[in-house]
Amino acid sequence: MLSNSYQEFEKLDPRVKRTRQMLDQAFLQLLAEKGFDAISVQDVTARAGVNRATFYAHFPDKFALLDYSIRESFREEIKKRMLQSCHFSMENLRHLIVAVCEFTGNLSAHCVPAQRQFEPLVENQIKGQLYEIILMWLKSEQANSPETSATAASWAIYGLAMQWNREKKNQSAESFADEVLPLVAANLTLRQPV
Amino acid sequence: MLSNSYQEFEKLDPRVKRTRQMLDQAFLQLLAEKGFDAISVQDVTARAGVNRATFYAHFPDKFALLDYSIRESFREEIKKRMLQSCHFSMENLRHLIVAVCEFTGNLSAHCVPAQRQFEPLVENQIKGQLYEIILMWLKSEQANSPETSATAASWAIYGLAMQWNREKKNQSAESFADEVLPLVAANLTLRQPV
DNA sequence: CTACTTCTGTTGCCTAAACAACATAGGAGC
DNA sequence: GCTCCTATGTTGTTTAGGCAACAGAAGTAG
Repeated sequence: MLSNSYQEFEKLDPRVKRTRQMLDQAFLQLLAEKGFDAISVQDVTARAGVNRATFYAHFPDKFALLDYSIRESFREEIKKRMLQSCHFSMENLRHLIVAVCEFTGNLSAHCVPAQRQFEPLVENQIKGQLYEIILMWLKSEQANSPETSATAASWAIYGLAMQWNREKKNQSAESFADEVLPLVAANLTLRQPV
Repeated sequence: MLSNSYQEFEKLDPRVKRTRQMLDQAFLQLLAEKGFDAISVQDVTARAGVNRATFYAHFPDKFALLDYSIRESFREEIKKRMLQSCHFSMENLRHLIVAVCEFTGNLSAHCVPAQRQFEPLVENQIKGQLYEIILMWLKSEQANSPETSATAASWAIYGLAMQWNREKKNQSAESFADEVLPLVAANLTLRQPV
């Protein structure tokens, strides 16, 4: 919520970015091969070509790496869809909804049911990321009580995406987003400041 | 001749291996895109995600990187063909001849004529690598005057590979190697010690 | 129970890489 | 001539990563 704000991510020490990326990549490989429970920290660091001690300089344990991995892959999804996530617009809000729909859709499609244990983690990471982005938008718009608006909107978006996944996969994510856009927007534009 | 002996390459600091590999890879990309003359050190380091000062900790200039790149790709070729290069056998000598034929063959096939300027560099690197390997073989066999034998053999192998490239590409590299194997072996087995 | 193994966190020391700053050298344009 | 711009090497300082060693936890075999 503090350490992973969007701007400061880019200008990180290249060595840090590289190391995390290598660990993440190795982790994903092993996840596909063995499943989470069978993975040891040693496995990951050996595969990544990184010292084991270095792992602990970045993550407290393999669960934190899992969290990180989920968060990063969702960020990638967002980055692909929003060229400029730094400001609030209906267009960007729509992109955000689509991104959540498709990301969660791909997850439930691609992943083995054994990895459904991670769903609460995914939910937390996605909602956290949504909250961060929306809060940033609202603050730069100088809205009042941006925190409560951001909370409401992030939960709403995730909930709607879940509903789409369960019931409306025949409808395209884009058209679904168009449909629910006013609903979500209502959370953000109700009270104008000044 | 000293610093790049085969054994000590593996147990290098992982950071060093990684950095050189990233520089090498970035260099090869840029080589394909722009050609050697248009490449600057800044290009390479930017592409590799490495600090420019770090480049100079590894290579005096981009020419040295070119040399390194040639040497490493030849080593890769050898590694693919010889599971155990650490001892002298007719089988390994044959593999070595085949490796030189195919490596130089691929080069002249794949590379644009603009990059023919590098041929003397390639020749030097290959002969240097051959010399190193053969010398190591002869020393562990306790041959006498191994240096002169290694010199003769490495030059002979390279010359034969060039001839194969010019005149005998219809013949397979393997059968050509079989044909010239006794010739080359004569350089190595003439004088037995003790 | 003990002995053996493997993984986990953690530490202190050393080295490689990042970074910023500098002086220098060579075009390109005017 | 001049300035502007860009690439080259080089340096001193800071920071991240490698490494070896440790104690502890958990499992397994005898």
